[in-house]
Amino acid sequence: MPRPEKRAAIAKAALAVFLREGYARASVDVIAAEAGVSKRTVYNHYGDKENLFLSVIAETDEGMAEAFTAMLDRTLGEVTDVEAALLAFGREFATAVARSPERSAVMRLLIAEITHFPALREQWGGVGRTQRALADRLADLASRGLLAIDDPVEAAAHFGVLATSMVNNLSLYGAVPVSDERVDELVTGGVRLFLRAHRP
Amino acid sequence: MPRPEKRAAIAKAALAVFLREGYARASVDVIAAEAGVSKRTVYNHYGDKENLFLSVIAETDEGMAEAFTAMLDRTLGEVTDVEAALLAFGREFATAVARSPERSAVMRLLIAEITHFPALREQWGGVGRTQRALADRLADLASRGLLAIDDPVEAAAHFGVLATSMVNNLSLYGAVPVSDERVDELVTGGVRLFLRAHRP
DNA sequence: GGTAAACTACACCGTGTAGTGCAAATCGGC
DNA sequence: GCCGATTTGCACTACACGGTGTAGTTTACC
Repeated sequence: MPRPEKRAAIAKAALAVFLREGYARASVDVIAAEAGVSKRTVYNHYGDKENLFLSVIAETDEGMAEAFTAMLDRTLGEVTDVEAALLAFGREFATAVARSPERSAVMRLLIAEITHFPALREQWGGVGRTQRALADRLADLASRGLLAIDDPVEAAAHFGVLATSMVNNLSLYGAVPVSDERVDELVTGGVRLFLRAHRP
Repeated sequence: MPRPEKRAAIAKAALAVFLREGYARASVDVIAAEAGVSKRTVYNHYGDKENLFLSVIAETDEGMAEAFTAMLDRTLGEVTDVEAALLAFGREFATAVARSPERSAVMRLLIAEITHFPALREQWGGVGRTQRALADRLADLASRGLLAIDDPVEAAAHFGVLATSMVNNLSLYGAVPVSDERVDELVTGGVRLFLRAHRP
């Protein structure tokens, strides 16, 4: 029966180190030190480095998906002004992506390591669910006559891309600094394009 | 005076190994072996691993930028049917991104390593130039009344994102296989959205 | 065919790292 | 306060890798 608080400390430190260094550069000794735990304990809890990595990433992805749907409810729960609501959502979405060092670092790590760890593909598939949640919201807005949408799933993909991808491209997923104003411009421009194409 | 053919062989092998393994996992011994060259020769030509990496990436980026502008001229050189031309360009653009293993692997590598090598930022900045080339083309189409565009630079960013980012998101920059049909659907849908928003 | 420069083969050093083993210290629950 | 499980500290193995030194071989060029 391992001690859960130790396990949590290890997970937290491991995530930080993996995000900072990448898988190959991250050393288990450093993780153990940063967790305030002996290296032996790390191995007792997680077996080996690969399993530690995959476990930590899986937990993080889950948390991010939950945070996303929560944000979706918050900003698109009750909509009267479509433009304002979608702009608010887009801004928060992009900010979560561009301004949360953890979130963008997870994306970078996923992109970097997915060819080395096929198991990561399943994690990534989970993003599809979040996009379907957005699609449902958009379909709802369409059925109320606030938007003109044929295919809600496609529209959700378009919206996601217009709200976040320009920022991600510019900042390479948060690795290159981009000013708040620039982020806001890019998001606003993208959402406006979406609205222009889907006005009823 | 080093032998240029050796240098080229090293560069080619190094690129292949870095793209396949990432920087940290790539070993100079393997690169030398794959180049059919002694390890000592690698060091005589490139000094150290970091310099080898940065040199090879720089050359590759340059080649990719050239290929992009060439493709731009080919598909958007003389346009009569805007929709057909933009669809053709979008398809070729996305195919180059999604179907060329090298191109997408370079993107993945860039994203993975940019936090470790600040020098890579300059390479990435070069992409801005390609976007401006596209902006010029779009501005031309707008001045001929074929498109309604206020800000050509912004429009170019939107187009690029709509044509490629959905494919990149789905495939994580080529790491996860996506069918040709799916790629075509995603690109077509994105370009159609662009056209709907910018019809004169 | 000779000469200088480039290349090869190989041994070698230092270092960093994944993972293990084990006795002693520590801690939670009774 | 006792007992069993967990954790610790540390030593240790095995190995891979970046980088160097060198003596000898190949190559380009005159």
